[in-house]
Amino acid sequence: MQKRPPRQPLSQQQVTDLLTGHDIQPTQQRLEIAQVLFARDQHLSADDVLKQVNQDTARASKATVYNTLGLFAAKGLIREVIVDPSRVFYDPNTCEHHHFYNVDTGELMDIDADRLALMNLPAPPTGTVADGVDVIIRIRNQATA
Amino acid sequence: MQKRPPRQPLSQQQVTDLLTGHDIQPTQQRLEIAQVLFARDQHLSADDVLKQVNQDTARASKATVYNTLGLFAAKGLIREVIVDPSRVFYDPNTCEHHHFYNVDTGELMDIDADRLALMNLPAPPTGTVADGVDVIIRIRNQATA
DNA sequence: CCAGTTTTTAGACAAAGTCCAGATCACGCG
DNA sequence: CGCGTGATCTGGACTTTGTCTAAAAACTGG
Ligand SMILES: [Mn+2]
Ligand SMILES: [Mn+2]
Ligand SMILES: [Zn+2]
Ligand SMILES: [Zn+2]
Repeated sequence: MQKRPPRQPLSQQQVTDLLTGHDIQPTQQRLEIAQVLFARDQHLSADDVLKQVNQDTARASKATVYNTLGLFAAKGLIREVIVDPSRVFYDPNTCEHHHFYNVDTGELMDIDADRLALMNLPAPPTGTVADGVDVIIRIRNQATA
Repeated sequence: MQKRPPRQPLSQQQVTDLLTGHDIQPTQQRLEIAQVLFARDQHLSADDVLKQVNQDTARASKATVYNTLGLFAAKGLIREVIVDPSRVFYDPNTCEHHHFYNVDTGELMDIDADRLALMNLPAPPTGTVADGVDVIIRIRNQATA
């Protein structure tokens, strides 16, 4: 529910702290990948990250990118967004928030949590505990009459 | 918001009417597939449908199953549920409703729309129109302390 | 420096889904 | 009926996303 400042590129030190603060060993590849993810508020696929990490000299393999994104998500540093059947998006914004998903363009936009209230959240079935709530508002481009 | 009766296996005639009522030519394969989908309230993957359709004599190819599920969804006869990055689920229940998704088991359960209120739905960005709202409550199995 | 552990990597592999071109089917008409 | 035509179906090749493996490389702490 807390407000989050607009994202801005992070210094090497800031990224390192981000990782260590989440119990993640800051290796060269992980720093590169985090740098890309946290450069700005955005929703990137694994392949997007792979391409961006490897477009200049520094490199990380496909396996490392997938492993790292999974690790970051498991450690709560980033969030997986499952909205498109063909690929997972990774979201540097872990504050509670929701999404518009444009099914025509594939564009994904944040909705601040305080702009949308959920009432009467039903309790999880016995034997299970809630892990998170995703609200996705699917939108399409207005038909040009 | 309307109540929906518990699902029960449909007669050949009922399935045919269901398809024609949605502007879908009732072919042998489409009837088979609809029969499987509407047999009861459930969430099936394309592969589930393929297996069920082909377990007894009657057959439909993989291409036909995928095409047909896509067609049914496009015509509003069934609903796609995107919740698991590895496969799409198809839902015969097109009444407005939401889902529990057990990330441990992969189980998907309905939540009646009137059990959960959404307030202040934000308006879609200009140039776009809302297409639907998905609410997914991710749950996991309670840790056995 | 060494030994042990963690991380990275190339490339093989798997699974879901799409595409294609030819075969089949459905249906209206003479 | 028997045709012609468009819609549908099909096997199988293909693509894309993601996983796995076993070996190389990099770190770590002593
Ligand atoms: Mn990807
Ligand atoms: Mn499937
Ligand atoms: Zn987001
Ligand atoms: Zn459902």
